[in-house]
Amino acid sequence: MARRPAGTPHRWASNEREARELEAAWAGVVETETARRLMVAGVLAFAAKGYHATTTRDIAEHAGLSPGGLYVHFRSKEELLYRIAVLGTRQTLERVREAVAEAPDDPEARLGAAILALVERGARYHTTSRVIEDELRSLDGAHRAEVAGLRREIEHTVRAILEDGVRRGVFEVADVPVTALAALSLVVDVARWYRVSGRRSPAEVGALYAELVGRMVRPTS
Amino acid sequence: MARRPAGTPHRWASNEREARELEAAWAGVVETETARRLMVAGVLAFAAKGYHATTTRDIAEHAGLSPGGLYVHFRSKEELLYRIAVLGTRQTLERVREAVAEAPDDPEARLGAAILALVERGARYHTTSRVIEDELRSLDGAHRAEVAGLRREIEHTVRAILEDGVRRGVFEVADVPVTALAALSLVVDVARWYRVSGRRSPAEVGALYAELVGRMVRPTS
DNA sequence: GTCTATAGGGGGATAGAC
DNA sequence: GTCTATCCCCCTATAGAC
Repeated sequence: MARRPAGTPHRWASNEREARELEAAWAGVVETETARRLMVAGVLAFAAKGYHATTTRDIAEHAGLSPGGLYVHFRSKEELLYRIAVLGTRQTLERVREAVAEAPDDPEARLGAAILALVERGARYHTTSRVIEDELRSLDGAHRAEVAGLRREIEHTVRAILEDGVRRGVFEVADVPVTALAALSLVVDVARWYRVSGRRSPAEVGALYAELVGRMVRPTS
Repeated sequence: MARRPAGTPHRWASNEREARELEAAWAGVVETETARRLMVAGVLAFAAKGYHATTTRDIAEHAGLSPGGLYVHFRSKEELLYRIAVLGTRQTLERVREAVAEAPDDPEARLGAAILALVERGARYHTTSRVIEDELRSLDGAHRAEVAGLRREIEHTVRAILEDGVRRGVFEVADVPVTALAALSLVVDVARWYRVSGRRSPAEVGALYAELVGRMVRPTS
């Protein structure tokens, strides 16, 4: 696959687990195997050095291609980033919608399900999540707007649950938009600090965070 | 000061208020006026385009210098970023310590004071805070380690308050380290979404956030 | 679809005059 | 301390053979 001589340690070995999970999550969604491999290589490289500090040679080499090989599959480096960002964000949106739809029709249960799903994903795919978060600004105007739109849908999903809970009288919230932002801050920032080597699994952090957010909105009596 | 022809709109006009506040906050701390102007220009440029996408020519021009003028005051572009990051982070640490020391000896009051101070600062200096947050990885190893050490001291300050509250029985927390991280996530992420044009002042967001964090740790009973 | 080779532009940092 | 001029490397993207 890659053209490194056997035994050469992989530059981004610490993320091999996430790379494998990405390969699985993106199989059948990205058009060719090589394009998918380039996108995974892009995630690892952007995470390690940032988009602008990463060269197309880095990415191509990691995917086992020659320097120019990337351009058969993507128009530009920016398009590669765009494809990563839009796919990752769309899958997150789908996941949170699914989690909410599967939960009982109850604001507390739905909020917990949404937070759990978002945190679990942010921890399990922390490398990908962080790249998308950090490199949104590196996207072209139209591409950035598209990804920002998907993010707003995620935000809207959470805010709608809060509004529903307030309306039904089961949540007590001083400022719904700010509280929704706060809940999303918790979720987003997991990708920054989460380490696979830490004490808590993604599901455990998700459960802890669902409880923290629950406390933020429950009536204090 | 700057050498733009009169009437030319400033490229980063939306941050002029923060630029002025930075000039004041960094007066007397940075050795020369020109070095300070370069650091402020660096903050604005890095915020707009990111560290790697910003050229030393951009920064120098904005500070009213010729292309090479930066190198009289800083050894490299990286050193300029380092000076920004270490100064901004140290001032944040000093501010939160001061706020905690001034609060009564009571975990709830101290936690509220710490969160209020951190959020207020993150909102008021959101451009600077965000640059430091986003560009930590662009620092050299030793520089990054130094700034990370200062950040850990901030984190430690918050965690110590949580531990104290649990010890005294006034806080009820399932996992102190994770809760401390969550509190800091809220604080850090304010810099990402805060807009001067928004409905809430830095102090108002600070008060709302202090209440949210208070709810996260107060006994539920 | 992949390769090798290279065009073409940009930008960090320095040299040397004032 | 600031300027102008420029070195020199690197990197994105393309051309053209296989």
